[in-house]
Amino acid sequence: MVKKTRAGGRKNGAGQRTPATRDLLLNAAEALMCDEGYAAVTSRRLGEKAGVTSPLIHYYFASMDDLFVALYRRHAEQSLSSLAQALQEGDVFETLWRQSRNSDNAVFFMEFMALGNHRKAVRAVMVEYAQEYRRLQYDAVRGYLKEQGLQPGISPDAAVVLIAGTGFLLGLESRFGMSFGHQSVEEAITRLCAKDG
Amino acid sequence: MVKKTRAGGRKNGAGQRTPATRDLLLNAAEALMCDEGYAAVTSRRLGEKAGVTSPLIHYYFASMDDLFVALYRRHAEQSLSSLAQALQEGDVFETLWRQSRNSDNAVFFMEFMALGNHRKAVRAVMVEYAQEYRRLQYDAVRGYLKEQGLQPGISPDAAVVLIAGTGFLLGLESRFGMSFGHQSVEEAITRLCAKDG
DNA sequence: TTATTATTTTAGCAATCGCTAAAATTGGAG
DNA sequence: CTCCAATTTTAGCGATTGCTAAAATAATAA
Repeated sequence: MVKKTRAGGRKNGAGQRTPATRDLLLNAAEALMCDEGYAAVTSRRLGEKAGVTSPLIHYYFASMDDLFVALYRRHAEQSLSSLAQALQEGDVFETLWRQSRNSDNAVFFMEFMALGNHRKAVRAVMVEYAQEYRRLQYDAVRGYLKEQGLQPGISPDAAVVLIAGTGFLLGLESRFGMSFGHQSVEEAITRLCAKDG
Repeated sequence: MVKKTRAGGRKNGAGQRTPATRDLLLNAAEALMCDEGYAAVTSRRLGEKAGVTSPLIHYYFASMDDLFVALYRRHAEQSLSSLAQALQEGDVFETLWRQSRNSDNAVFFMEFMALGNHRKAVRAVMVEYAQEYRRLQYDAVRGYLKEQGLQPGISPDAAVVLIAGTGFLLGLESRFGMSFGHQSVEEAITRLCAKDG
């Protein structure tokens, strides 16, 4: 079902799999997870969505937990590099705020939070990347403030958490069709960022 | 397995169930959900935890969705009345902030968010109570500001969302053993509230 | 070509799921 | 006590789950 051109001639032996199908499976898993929740990501439904039979999932991932960990890892790597690039190109606070209230990110993150709440391996990879992500945000804010010679009333690490938390909630609520205070907090954050940095 | 004294003599007929077992089931469901995630709340595991056989769950709740809705409703009613009382007794901002970053509430809420993301009935009851909850918070803040004659730089509805979002994230992260920026944001919020209100 | 290896599918096991029917139990009403 | 209704359990159906063994397929090396 999946056509692929071999990467290149090489010695036979164990390991070394073609990445195409693996990525296809992760794509299907991500879509399924965001659309219907992590409980819908079963080997059979996943295979169905990817146009593949279910045992193939276990050929690429030792267990469903391994698949979830791999999925989070891939998403986190993408988020990290995409944030790093956006921070270099655009306004720091505006970038952080936009990325924080991204509704798709919020849903993905929440599903994994719920998953990580009772699966140790998932929780571990989440903590690992969360720290890296926060570090990136923090360094960007601190560098920006120093560069501009600003001394805002709120510390850089507090600002990062405040923006992340507020944006996260906004992203989730908007997915549920809730909008109370969203316009106001939008203006407040924008004003705060413009004033402080 | 459950001893109960009948509420009072009344005519025979349909409906009208004794609340004791029902509450027992909801208690077990809440504990199971927070400890192991919503996917662990199955009729068999729930019965096991409550010391009851699984078909009894379906005697009290037509479906598992109905059980989740009932659980959320009960929790929301309790939260509403507990917040209303706390707002009358203590400092408004301090109360909102303390209740927002409650880790147990955050986990409960997150599990339901994940659940509501793909179950219509659950999402509906969540939206219903979220609006009521926000309304209570908003009225308290607005009343407090008017009473004190204060005119803070942030609008009341924005302040409510900001506190709720930041507290929510802090509650979740602390559950995962993450603490980056928590101390700073704690100080920042406290200072903001003290200055603004 | 043939042989070898990587990839994918077919078939299926043991466990669990939501839910139902029907029987057993309990306890108050008369 | 008897009767009746509310509650709880036993037994089980059909569906789905994670995962495995083994066979089939496809692609490359020699």
